[in-house]
Amino acid sequence: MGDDCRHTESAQPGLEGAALANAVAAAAVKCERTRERLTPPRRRVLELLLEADGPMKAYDLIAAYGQDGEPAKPPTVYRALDFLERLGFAHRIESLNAYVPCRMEGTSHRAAFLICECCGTAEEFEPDFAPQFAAAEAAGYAVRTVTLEARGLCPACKVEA
Amino acid sequence: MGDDCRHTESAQPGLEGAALANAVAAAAVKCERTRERLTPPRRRVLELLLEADGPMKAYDLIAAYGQDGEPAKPPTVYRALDFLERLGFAHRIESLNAYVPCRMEGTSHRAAFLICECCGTAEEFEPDFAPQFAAAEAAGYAVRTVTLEARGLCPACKVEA
DNA sequence: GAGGTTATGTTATTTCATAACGAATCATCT
DNA sequence: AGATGATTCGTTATGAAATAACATAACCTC
Repeated sequence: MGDDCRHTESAQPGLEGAALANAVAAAAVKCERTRERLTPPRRRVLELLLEADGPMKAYDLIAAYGQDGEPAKPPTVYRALDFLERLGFAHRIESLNAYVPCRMEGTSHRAAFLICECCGTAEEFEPDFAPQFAAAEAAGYAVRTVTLEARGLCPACKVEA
Repeated sequence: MGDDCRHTESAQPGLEGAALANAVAAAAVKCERTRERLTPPRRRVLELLLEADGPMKAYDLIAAYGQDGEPAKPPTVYRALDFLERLGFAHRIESLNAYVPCRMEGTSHRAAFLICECCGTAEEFEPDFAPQFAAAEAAGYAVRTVTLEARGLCPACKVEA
């Protein structure tokens, strides 16, 4: 996926410069409010996710971690990802084994994605699960988290195909 | 998950004896109709999935593969799983890295699961995605497959907690 | 039965993720 | 300040999940 795609520009360019700094600063503020610590490794992994043009694999993050080219050790990145997911700053996309920064400001813990099988972008959207799970909850289930990943073609790749 | 669960009986016992044989035979019939081949390794992996009390990991299947206790080689099982998924006889649960036999007779390729974080069972249900993706398709997306996995507590474990 | 297609067996490797443990940092209380 | 407990981090090592590559065998059909 993304390999046979003729696009040169990303459908979802990463943040740079001031926009990146603002996004990181916003996360730092949120952390302060909840007494959570945005430590250097956590901040660094968040930066990498925000800079990226699409979902990042864990070992991509590991390789890109050091500004000097030195990779991180796997636990460093996985721990940071756990933290970022816990606070809602990042999401794991199960069907890609990859991670994206959260792009839905201040919403619930429910993440849903439209994943383009051509260009590899993953667009987050806000699902409405109420009708889906009314039946389940009526049957006695207690739903805690939901993973919804739809795969197909984004508008740009669909036109191209 | 499933580790801290005090249940002794499975919420979803696997098939045995005649029921198992019937299920496998039904799959064989479907294969014949579409000129697909339910070869020995494919049949064996399907049996293992049907016998199981819950989602099976790939390496559980590998270990259980030989009736004599001999494990399979990984590609044997992964290829069989690809086949079973392609024909709709099995589903992969992304958030567990595990596989279940399809329990929804003759339905679409849409699978959705309610996964109990206590006892580990995964109940398949038939979701209605139309409302979810009307907006996406209106925006130009071509949705091809959907993965929906809800995690929480099943009725039995919820009562117990 | 020749030739193309599909499936299998086998070896090795790659990719993804976590266990375990000691050292460092931070918050809090006295 | 110093003791205490909780988090976080760095590091080594290992475990778990999945695939690459290629040779062999079985199947179809002409």
